Amino acid sequence: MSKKFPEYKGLDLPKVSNAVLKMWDDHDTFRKSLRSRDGKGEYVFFEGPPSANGMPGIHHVMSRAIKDTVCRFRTMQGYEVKRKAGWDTHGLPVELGVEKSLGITKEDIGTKITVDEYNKACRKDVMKYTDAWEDLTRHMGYWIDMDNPYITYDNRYIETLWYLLKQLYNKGLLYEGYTIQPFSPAAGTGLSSHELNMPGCYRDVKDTTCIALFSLIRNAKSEFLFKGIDTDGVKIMAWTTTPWTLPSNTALAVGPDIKYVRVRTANPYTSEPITVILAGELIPSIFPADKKLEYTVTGTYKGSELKDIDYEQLIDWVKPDDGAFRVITGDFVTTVDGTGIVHIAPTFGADDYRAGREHGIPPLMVMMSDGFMGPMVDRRGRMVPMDDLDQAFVATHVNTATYGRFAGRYVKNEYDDTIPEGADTIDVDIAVMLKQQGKVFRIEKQIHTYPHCWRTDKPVLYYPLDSWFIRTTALRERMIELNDTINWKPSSTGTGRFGKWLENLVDWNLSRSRYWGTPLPIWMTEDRQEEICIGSVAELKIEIIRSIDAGYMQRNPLENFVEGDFSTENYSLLDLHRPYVDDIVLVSATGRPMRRETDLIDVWFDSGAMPYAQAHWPFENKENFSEMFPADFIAEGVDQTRGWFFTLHAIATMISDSVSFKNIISNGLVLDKNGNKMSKRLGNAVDPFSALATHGADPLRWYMLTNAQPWDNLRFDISGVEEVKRKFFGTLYNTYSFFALYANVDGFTGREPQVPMERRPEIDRWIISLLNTLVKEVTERYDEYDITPAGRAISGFMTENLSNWYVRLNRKRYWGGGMDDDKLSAYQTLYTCLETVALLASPIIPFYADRIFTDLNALSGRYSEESVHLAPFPSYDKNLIDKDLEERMEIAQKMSSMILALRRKVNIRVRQPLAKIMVPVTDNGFRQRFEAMRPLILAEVNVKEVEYVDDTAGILVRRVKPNFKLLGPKFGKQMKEAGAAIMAMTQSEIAQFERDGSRDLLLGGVAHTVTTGEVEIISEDIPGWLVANEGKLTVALDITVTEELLHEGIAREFVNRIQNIRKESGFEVTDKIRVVIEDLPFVSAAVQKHSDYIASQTLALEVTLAPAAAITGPSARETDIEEQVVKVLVEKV
RNA sequence: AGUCCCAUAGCUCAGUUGGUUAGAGCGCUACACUGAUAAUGUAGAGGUCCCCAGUUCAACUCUGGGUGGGACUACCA
Repeated sequence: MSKKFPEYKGLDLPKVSNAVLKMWDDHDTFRKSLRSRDGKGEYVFFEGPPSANGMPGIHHVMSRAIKDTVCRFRTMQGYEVKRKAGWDTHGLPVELGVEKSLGITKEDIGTKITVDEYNKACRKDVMKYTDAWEDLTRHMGYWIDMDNPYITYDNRYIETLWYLLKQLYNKGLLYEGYTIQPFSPAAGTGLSSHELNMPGCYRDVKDTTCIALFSLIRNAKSEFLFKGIDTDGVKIMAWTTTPWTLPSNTALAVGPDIKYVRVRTANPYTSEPITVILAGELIPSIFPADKKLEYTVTGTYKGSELKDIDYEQLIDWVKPDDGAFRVITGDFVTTVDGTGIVHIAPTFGADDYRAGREHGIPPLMVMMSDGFMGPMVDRRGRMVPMDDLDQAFVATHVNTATYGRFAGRYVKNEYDDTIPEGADTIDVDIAVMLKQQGKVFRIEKQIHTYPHCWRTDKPVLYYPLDSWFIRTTALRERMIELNDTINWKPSSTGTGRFGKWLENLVDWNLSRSRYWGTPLPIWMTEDRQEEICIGSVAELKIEIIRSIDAGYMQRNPLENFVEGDFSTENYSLLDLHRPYVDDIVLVSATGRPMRRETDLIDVWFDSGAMPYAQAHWPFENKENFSEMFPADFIAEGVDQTRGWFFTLHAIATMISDSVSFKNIISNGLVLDKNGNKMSKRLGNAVDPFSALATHGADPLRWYMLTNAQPWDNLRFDISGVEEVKRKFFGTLYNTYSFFALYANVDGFTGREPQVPMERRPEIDRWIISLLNTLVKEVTERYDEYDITPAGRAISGFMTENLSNWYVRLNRKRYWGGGMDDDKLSAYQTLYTCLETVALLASPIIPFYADRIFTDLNALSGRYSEESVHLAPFPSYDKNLIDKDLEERMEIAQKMSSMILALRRKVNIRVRQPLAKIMVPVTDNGFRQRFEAMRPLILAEVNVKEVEYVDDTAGILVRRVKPNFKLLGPKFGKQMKEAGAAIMAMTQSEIAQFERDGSRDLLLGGVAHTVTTGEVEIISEDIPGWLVANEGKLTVALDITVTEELLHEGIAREFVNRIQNIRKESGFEVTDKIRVVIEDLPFVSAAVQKHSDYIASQTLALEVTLAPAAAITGPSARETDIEEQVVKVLVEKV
């Protein structure tokens, strides 16, 4: 054991980090921390798996700092906090990355490259940045078990997913359906919303739009609309930007509360008089003044009145099922553009599809030659060619005369490279056709934004696609109930963003038509009548055996798999990915072959199922699962609200009827210093590796966690990190260095018996009191997952109270020889503060805190633990908290600062002693408090005495201030008047008021009594004195410098100058010297009188005066005293 | 479009059930200190507390409506 506290030449935090990392490695500290103390048991934490195929960014440091801080804190509290790392390995970003690096597209998979090769590439690619991630994790000090991570592509992981899916299947929560999804005909694939949100996907395009006229059918329901018209029928106007969807129209939607009008006007193309219906609000946009269209409003209706009215099919190409061509109502209808009436084509719009379902409107479908029903546009983006239609269907449902000319046409010219640029689109042709038929009111080119496929650059269609869904809507109420029990930080994310999301929940579309992901474990017969959902590898093996018996498979790919053996070797004998699972053909109950649905599942299911899958539950860990679920705590960015947070919650609710996590911090984004989102493209992304290397992990963590609440967006500015380094770490370092320097000189070890608290000086008890207050506050804040205020409290204590006040005021106690109780108390007090700060701050700044802790502890041996992270979190002793003392010290601090300000005002330096200050005291309590602080204040401001002034002498100028909080409710509306009356009191009235304890105010002729308890009386001024006041405190300074004071001041100036010369000359602190000062009239008396004082302060054996001529040689200096040049000689003896 | 967050000094942020002089740090300017010195202190300048309306004796604080920035979800005639 070293005999001294280590001293350092400078603060090099990256170096500290590396040394501490090595120490952790050498001692296996992380693993040692994974245990439960004091019977505290488990504290469960879930790590959200990052995808290792992208480089980590600075925002990962943010969320991981939060996680690490909480986990370290709970560990110190005695909990066992297991932390299993995880990797998200499936999904689109991986596939896209691979396709890019291989230079292929999705269409090439299965042709240019086999699925097997492709998936092997994905498996390899997904871990390509693992090293970088592990490096970041290590260097930022994030403690997590990276040796045994869960990996979502692992067969055991997938097996749990299959088990969960089968549970859902058995509960009837997994079903097949179809929805309208973005689809790229050019790429032949559906697109995820993520793909649609890629930059540049939404582009302005010029499309042909038209306002179509739908003729109403006159019958009992619509008769009221026909009353009093003089035209041939009534038409509804509906606007569309995609005329190619008009042939698929099966309904029109109106807003139930929107006002509609009946208007008589003329068809601009045929001049035929017509009567039309549209939203009243939109008349100005449909009949703009400059177009000079005549129109007359002939009726007004509410949207709800138009419900269920029938109309004629606009374009008679294909006959739909019964129930089409009706007016329906929908909340989504607005009057911001168009006509206030929305054309509904359930096969080509999400809203349309939903509205159609709700109102029982059939979609317009055609039967293909293979017998399947489909939308009127095929997957290549063409109006289905005649030859592809079922001929019987054509005979009964298709108007070949009208449709023939359009069959086979692409709905967007971009889909066919042979169509010349600028050629008419089908939209134009349809519009022209309608014009000829008098069924259109206006045709216009219009620019609007439309999504494009990011890969082919061609427009996207909204298209009905088959999908498997999880019926999350069935559990909606339960999810909302359970969510109410979760402690969200910030709470608004839980009730707001997440709560609202749950309320508006739709079923979870699970299907992805990709290759690299968890396969859907459902096998079906070709006619889709029989199906099976597989829930484990063992089950699959049995089904394969049955299939072999039935002759559908030759050999069993799982033949060597041993059920119940969960070793890596056993699970390496198989691969549950495509294409292997696709090769498995199972046999149905009736003996027919069943093939797997080719879909993969949404990767969000992978990550949301991690509480189960990381444990390979229920195959393993079935008994102790309650120790692993649910999580006490998780944390990720707020962007995970609808991602990971939701899937965790949804799966836990459906599988376990439980929350998945009890406490959650959702942090905001990390923006650049100008508040812009960081992106590689803009070049404003901060590289976490260089930031860590330059500044060290601790300042980065401290900055990120204390600069702003984690859920506010952080404007990341590296100069903020530097500031933190200077301010907080610099102070901490300086304070430790100061301590170590003198402790080593004095041989203080920290093992000395503690000086009892009651025998320590007031100022020691004060800082100890503050320290205990700090421990209390920090513990409470950490407990509430409020890291930011905890860190700020530590920083405030450290810089303001400990360094700037306690150390500064007590420096002298550490100097000089010998070790008495006072000095020992000073050391012990400072030691305790440093040690406690290290413990409190260690969850946030694990490296430097451990360095300070181990440096202190190595000598003192106060803790048996070898690292701060293994030590128990400090507890506070409420007996050591003395609020009155804290208040007293506050008075002292304020008073000192006020007096120093006064000195500054009249330019009297602190070295110049002054005779006295005057302090008004009108109550005894204050006097006692001040008296206790008197020596401290006087020393700090270099004043010799204090005089208390009570008002008996009548020299204080006093002021009364109303206490609005007390008087407000009493006076109500008269408060303003009362306040003015109170403040208008004269000095004698105030004196009288104080003697009586109450006073009557006359307000509006009524007397009201005000007591002294309801006001604040302060002594504001002492006429003739230099006075400062702040709040209730007032102090006056006697600025008369007598000759005697001046001499003392001059003596001090000399001490200062001589000290400087000693230092410049490179003398040791212990060198003895000889001093000769030039004998000038204004210094001689001062020097003679105070020569002993000067000598004692500067370790001079003698201090003499001599004429200037005698002061020569290399040791002679000139210095300024009171703006005059004085020659001084300082020599070592 | 919906939901949510944010808006206080040049910058980053505090501001505790509404109470009358709105604070801190950084930066700037000036001064002081000089046995913590690659440190420290004091002071000064710097604010329409985003805007408007309401509630109230009293609004930075509460309510409503805007504006601006950001996020997520959705994408619609």
